[in-house]
Amino acid sequence: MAEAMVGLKRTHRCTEVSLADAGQTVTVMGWVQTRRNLGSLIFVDLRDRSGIIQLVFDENSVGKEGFEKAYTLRNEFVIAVVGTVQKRSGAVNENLKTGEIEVVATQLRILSESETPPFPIEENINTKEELRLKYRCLDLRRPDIQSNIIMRSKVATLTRAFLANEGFLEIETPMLTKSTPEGARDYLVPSRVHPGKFYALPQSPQLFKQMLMCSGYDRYMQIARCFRDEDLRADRQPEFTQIDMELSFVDVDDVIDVNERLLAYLFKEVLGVTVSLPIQRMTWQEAMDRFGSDKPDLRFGMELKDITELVKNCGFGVFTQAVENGGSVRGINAKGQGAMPRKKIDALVDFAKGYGAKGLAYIAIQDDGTVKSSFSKFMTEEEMKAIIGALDGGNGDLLLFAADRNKIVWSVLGALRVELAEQMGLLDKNDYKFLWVTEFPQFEWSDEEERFVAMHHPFTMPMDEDLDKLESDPGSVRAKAYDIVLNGTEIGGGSVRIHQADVQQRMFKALGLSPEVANEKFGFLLDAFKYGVPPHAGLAYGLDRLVMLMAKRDSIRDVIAFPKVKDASCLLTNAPDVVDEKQLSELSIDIIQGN
RNA sequence: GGCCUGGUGGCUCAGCUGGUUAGAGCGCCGCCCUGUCACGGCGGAGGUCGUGGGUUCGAACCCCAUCCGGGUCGCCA
Repeated sequence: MAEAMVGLKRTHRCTEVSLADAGQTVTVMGWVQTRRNLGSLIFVDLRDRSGIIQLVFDENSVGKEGFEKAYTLRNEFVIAVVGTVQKRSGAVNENLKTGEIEVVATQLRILSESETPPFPIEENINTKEELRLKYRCLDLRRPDIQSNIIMRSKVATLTRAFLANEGFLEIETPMLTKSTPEGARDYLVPSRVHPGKFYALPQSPQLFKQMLMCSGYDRYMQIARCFRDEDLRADRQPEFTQIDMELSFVDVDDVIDVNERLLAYLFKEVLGVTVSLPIQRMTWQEAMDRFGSDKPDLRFGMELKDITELVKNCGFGVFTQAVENGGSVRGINAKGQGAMPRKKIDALVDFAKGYGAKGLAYIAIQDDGTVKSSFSKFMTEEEMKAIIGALDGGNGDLLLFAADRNKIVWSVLGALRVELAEQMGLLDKNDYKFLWVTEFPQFEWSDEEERFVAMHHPFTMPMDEDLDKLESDPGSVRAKAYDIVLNGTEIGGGSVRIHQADVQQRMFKALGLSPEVANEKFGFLLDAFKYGVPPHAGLAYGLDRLVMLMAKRDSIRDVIAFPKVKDASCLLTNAPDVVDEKQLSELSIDIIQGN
């Protein structure tokens, strides 16, 4: 039966008790991790968020009634124990922080009983995520998840402290706001007072933080929840958290400076890892050419090599056609993979097809120097030699080539490079390689919409030297936009914003937004810009991704207390769910019954 | 929306080419045990094989549909 804790007060968390307390009376409370019942002696491991301490129940100390009660203890019972700290008379447990001591119970109260949990409450379990999320309350008790959630709290606290010290103000922006065109799908919230009208949940505080700069707050920060109604991934949730900031009277270097000091501070304080500054920078063009990705993983090499010039006149139609269509032929060298069996190479070809490749050409150099290749019969010996030379191919190497439009070649080889690194065990989670990627293209051509769309967002400032190409050659305009990349994951991004009305008008025009539409959607910002707007720039981190990498996890669900599953539903609460007619009619919503 | 992958006692899994009563480890329950910490010993319970339909003398296994997870492409300014 559950008992009250009246009259008892916890004196220590489990691992706050130490040898220095030997002989003292302490009161500890927590969950029963395990019990080891030896008959007339019972050991219990007591767990709280700090860790585990061993309790000893002996009839001589705890009394007959207390001992009988101890007999009934089961996993996950919540108990309170008053007892005496003593140095263990048995062996020391070196796996526990409190392994030298134990608490000899003199009083036991069962504060709450527990059914047997559906999966073990311990580290590194194999239990399916489906079950863990359904019983998230229990999953969150597990020490590895607890340490992630605690780390996340620490990162948030340290970020606030650091930025406050740098003169940032923490200011909240609305959750109920206006739907914006461009970008991700919005989550909509129907208005009761305005039938047929909707709020949108923010995809980011973007426009509001720019307004705050207009209002003179100078440096703003917020740990902000954001919402995007798009399909999920291991590193994407429909609601996620940004460390968001905006600064006035700054340019690219100022934003980078404060942010790399913030990152260095966080990694030092949380992980004890030294980030040497300045962090390496690379233009978007260089990142694509060398790594086939705008978020290159620099923990390993395997860089792309352009062999277009070598093969543009060769006898292999796949290569020459790609070149004729304005594309390129590039390759990577998977060192030491030359003996890869045909089956595995075929799997790589299938992998490449998933990224739009029509195929994948290869040269497998055996250990004895003989060559197996999918296209050598079309090439002269000299051409083969030149290609192998260009990729620095040696005995035992596997060379893989993609030929297509640049965009596809980059995407295929960029993905292949990471896949091979994974297979080759080159990705060490303890190795942190940061990179700033700068000078992103201002626009990206959308085949679907048949127009240029903003690669970052429509308020991003073009680079000064590209400003006059906004109308004549939009495809070549570079933006004052930057991403911060860690181990192949984009953990943040930002830009210098446009603060001149005329440039903003030209930008909307280039994006095919009429003045009317622009005014309707962003009028409040454009109006604000009429009354004196400072040059400003900002950046936002994905807090979930940052903590995921710091915690060495593969999924952000492991660093979010209550995440959603792949179809954006919540297995714990069963959201989203139907609502009753009354709610709907108040909101003037008619549900069309489907099925 | 596409592709790949999984669903078998509470948990993790095995289950061959379709063939007796679907197995194992852990957990759980009971009894015994005073120095355990992966406690130990003895005994025991527990399974509509995700769901529905079909093929077959016979289905965990083959076919169709469907539900629930995971990865990924598209998508994510």
